[in-house]
Amino acid sequence: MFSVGIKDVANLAGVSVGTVSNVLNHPTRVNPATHERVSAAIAKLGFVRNAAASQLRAGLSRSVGLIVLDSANPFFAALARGAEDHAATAGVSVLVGNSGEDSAREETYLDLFEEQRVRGILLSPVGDITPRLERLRARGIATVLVDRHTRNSAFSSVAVDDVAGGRLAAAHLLSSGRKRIAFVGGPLHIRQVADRLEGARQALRNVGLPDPEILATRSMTLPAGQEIGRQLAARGPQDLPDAIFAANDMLGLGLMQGLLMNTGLRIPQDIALIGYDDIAFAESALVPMSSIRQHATELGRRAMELLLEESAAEGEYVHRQLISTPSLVVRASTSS
Amino acid sequence: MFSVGIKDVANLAGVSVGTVSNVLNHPTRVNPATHERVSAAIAKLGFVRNAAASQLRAGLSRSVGLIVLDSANPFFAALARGAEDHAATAGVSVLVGNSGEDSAREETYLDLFEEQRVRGILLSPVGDITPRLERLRARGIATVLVDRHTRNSAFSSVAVDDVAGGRLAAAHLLSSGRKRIAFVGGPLHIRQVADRLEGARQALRNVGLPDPEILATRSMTLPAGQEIGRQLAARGPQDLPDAIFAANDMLGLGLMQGLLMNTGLRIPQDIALIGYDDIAFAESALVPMSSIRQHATELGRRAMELLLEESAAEGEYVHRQLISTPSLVVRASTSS
DNA sequence: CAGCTCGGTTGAAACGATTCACTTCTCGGC
DNA sequence: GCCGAGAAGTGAATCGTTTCAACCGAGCTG
Repeated sequence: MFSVGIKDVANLAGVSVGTVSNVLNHPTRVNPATHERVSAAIAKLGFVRNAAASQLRAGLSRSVGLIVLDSANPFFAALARGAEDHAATAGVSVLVGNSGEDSAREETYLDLFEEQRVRGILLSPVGDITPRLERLRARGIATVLVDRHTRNSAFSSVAVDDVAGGRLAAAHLLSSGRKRIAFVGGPLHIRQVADRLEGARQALRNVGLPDPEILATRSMTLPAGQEIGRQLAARGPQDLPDAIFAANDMLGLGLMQGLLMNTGLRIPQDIALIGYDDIAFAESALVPMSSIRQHATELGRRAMELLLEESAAEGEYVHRQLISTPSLVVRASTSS
Repeated sequence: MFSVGIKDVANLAGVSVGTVSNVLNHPTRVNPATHERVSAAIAKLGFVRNAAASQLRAGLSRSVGLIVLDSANPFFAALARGAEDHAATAGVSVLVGNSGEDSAREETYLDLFEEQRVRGILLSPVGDITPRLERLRARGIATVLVDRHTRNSAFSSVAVDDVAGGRLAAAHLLSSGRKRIAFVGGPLHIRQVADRLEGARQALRNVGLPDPEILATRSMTLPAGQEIGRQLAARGPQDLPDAIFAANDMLGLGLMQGLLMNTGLRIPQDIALIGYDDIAFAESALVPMSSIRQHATELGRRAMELLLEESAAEGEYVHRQLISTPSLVVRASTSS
């Protein structure tokens, strides 16, 4: 296992180690002809820079950490892609950790990243770990929070405006002439759910309508939606809302199944339905389902921008809280 | 940005740097009382070991790389979890890269991992990159392949036996009395599809039945399944197969929608249906769908075991090809 | 032509942990 | 009281890069 080092390259190319290092890190400083010779030597020997030595001397690494709550969740998958894309343009690589909502795993990844002296960390936190983040900052590691409303302006953050999303969904239903709107989702103390409901309330209030009927669920899953769907279908037609806003697409898809199976109901003629998240399944449902799309990729890109900006800044840095507004995707389930 | 180093710890604790290093790496070699004193100093100063320096001197890093084809795919998400779990027990951390089936990204991650001098790489390759892997091995970086039938025994690999899975699915349909079985999937040249079909053929041949009817699709998506489902529903009852084996769950779910919507057909009474992959949606479909489950988490664990074993081995190592047999999950869509 | 500038290049001194040959101490055996 | 063995601790050398002050020659200026 002989390792070829910068020294071997220098010998073969007939230059000093300093020059080889310059070829690697400051290509403009070296004469094109020399550059050529050194590159040839590198290729010939199959030299690969030792990141450990490089980081040790340079002090900072060429990577940033990203810890997501659930890597299987399409929202975070898209966010990660956006973050990686932007990092790539800056020549920075991303180490992805999946906390799985487990604060012990989160802690482990933070330790790892701290040892690696990453430039910064993009984090969707499990609990409140402000103290830990303060410590990291003291060490020169910046942190940007994802998907939290941090009133605390001591950190930069990016988040999705769920109230605006809720408004958008309800306003769309109203604009297509619906009047009796029901909200399905839960548990209601989850911030996302509460915010989406609040948005819907605002939209109704704006046109002088009372609060929507609320059908609370224990979880945001397909079966929970099916259950509510069956209950609704069992009601008499006159007791039925003319539109439903589901707090996420899984619920929405379950509702659709429950509403359509073995009933004469039609979507959207008898009842309109809109979901939230715009997951891939929404488009290919029995009746393609309208939804609210969060721009996760874009969000990830912006978050990485903030992170790199902060980590590059000298001294005081003014933190920023970015709020992204989701957008409406109209499909057959609401277009009469 | 003052960095506290091992030296500062040594000063505070009144010992030499060597002893601090021993506390960190060979705790048994040091007297418990000293250990105590050093630990206290570490805690007081908030010392965090510099991974770069550590790796530089020690020569090997405490991490391995993992490159998956698609991190959003639940199969790979589960695989990654299994791999991480096992790595954690060995005190090794996993750097996850997502190639997204793009060989340029794959290449980038391989470069990164090579620079980092990782212990080994777990890889689900995009194309055939044996030469590159040979080079890595020459550098002392072991590689274990995922989800490929490498006849080439020069590398260890783990894979799922799709032929066995196909056999399992078809045999299950036969055992519940079905005789006219159709296979839905495509394109047929994809290895997974071809293998699953081959397995079904074998099961039929075993009981003296002819090959199944094949309904080829352009892709393995929900819409493709819906399309085939509608076509089937349009046939006369006497032309209908009495069971369908879908090459994956997405197709299966699409089929279910197409078969049930606005037709009098019932599942499983008129037609049984089994999918493949056992994704979360299979369980909560209109009719809970039987499927074939691949033990991805277990597979990831085993793959990591192989990788760590090989990277720890001195000199010659005998590579192993692990084949994991999937298992049958019976739900309402096939149990009459 | 002396004095400057400037692009290109040099080589030795870091960076911070690990290692290992060596010292020091302690204790038991004879 | 001497010797040897083993446990505990020491500290200088080392890993492979990057950095930076110094150097070199060529071209320009007054």
